[in-house]
Amino acid sequence: MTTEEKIIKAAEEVFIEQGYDGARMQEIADRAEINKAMLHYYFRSKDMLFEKIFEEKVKVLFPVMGEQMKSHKGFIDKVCFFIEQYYEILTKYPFMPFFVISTINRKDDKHFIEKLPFGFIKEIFFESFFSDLQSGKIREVNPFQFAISVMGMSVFPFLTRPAMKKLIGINDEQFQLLMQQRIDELKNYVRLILTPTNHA
Amino acid sequence: MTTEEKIIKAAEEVFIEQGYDGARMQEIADRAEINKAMLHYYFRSKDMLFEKIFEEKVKVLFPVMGEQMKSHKGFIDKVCFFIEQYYEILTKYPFMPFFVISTINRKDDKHFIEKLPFGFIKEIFFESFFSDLQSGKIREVNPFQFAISVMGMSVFPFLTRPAMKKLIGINDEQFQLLMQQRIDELKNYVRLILTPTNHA
DNA sequence: GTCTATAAGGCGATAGAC
DNA sequence: GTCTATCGCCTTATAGAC
Repeated sequence: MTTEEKIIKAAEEVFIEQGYDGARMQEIADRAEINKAMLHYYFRSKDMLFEKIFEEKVKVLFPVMGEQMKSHKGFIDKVCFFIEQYYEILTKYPFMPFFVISTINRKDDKHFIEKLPFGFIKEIFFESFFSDLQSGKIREVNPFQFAISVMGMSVFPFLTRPAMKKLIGINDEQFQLLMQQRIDELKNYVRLILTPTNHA
Repeated sequence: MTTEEKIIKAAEEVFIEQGYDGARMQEIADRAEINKAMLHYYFRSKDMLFEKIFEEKVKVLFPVMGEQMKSHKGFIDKVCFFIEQYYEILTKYPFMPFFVISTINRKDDKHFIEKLPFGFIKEIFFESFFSDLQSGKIREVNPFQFAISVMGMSVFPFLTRPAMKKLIGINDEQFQLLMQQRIDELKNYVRLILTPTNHA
């Protein structure tokens, strides 16, 4: 493992757990088991190191999801697949939602927003929505509000993880189990919302 | 307006917008139009000032909601009322979700979690749920997962507000309009999820 | 490339005059 | 109570030896 790789791994951990403001270069150096000066030798500044980490890590959030979603035919199937995939990723990186939220809420530095890979939503999500809507396979809802809702339901428990753990007294393992159960629950909600009522 | 009130007002703004780590005592003093030394004269330290603000402001999130919810009879009515009330509060304090989330995610300082007023949920929400479930008025879902979902759908757009504003190119006014429309959309989702299917 | 030492500035907090 | 001036620490960043 090269020094650069060690730095990136350590910086990921610290930035993701503590956000930009809370992160300390010293702590990154400690976790990478190198000297603090090396951080600047490789990445010049805290800002540039953060930029690097953000770009690399955010790609992870929406990996090949776009491609895979195309293979799921109906809109409901696509949404259910999204929920499944999302929980797999979030279980692996439970701090990511807070990392992204705290970054895009940072004052005077909104350029990070443009790095969020949301292209696949417009291309695949909305296209499929209107197609299934026309053929009567799904109920007419507001696709934009619906998309926010699905993301909100998926991400929210990970943002409130510390509170949930403390309030209902569970550990990481039990939290993970709850999230596993949550997948089917959310898929059920999606079907109940989108399946048209039978006008018999 | 007394000096203490001016400080509290300024501190609210700065802490809520920037979180604890991002907030600067100097900026709070500037906005209060007083001297930095006065902050320490009135509140001793940044920690103690933050504590004061958090306690006061978090109460606002769940004001008399508990009492008012009792007057709404059915579970679905209660949830719809919650959504309405929540959006009214969040429109007034759009930064609050990020403030709370960033606080409870702070390292080594989980005691803030205990100050969140969630008592009314257990008392009113769950009680009403099981009552309506038994009488067949609502479908059987997981009440815990459902509660998280409703909160997630409600809060999430406010957490991603900077991103939404930039990505779809809207201003504060237009965002507020979107959120106003969202109330009915969410209430509709709730009804679709909870209304039992007719087994005719 | 890697280290030690240190610069330079920002920040929370305090002393002390009024 | 309110101010100015300043302390002392922490943090990012760099200089310079090896």
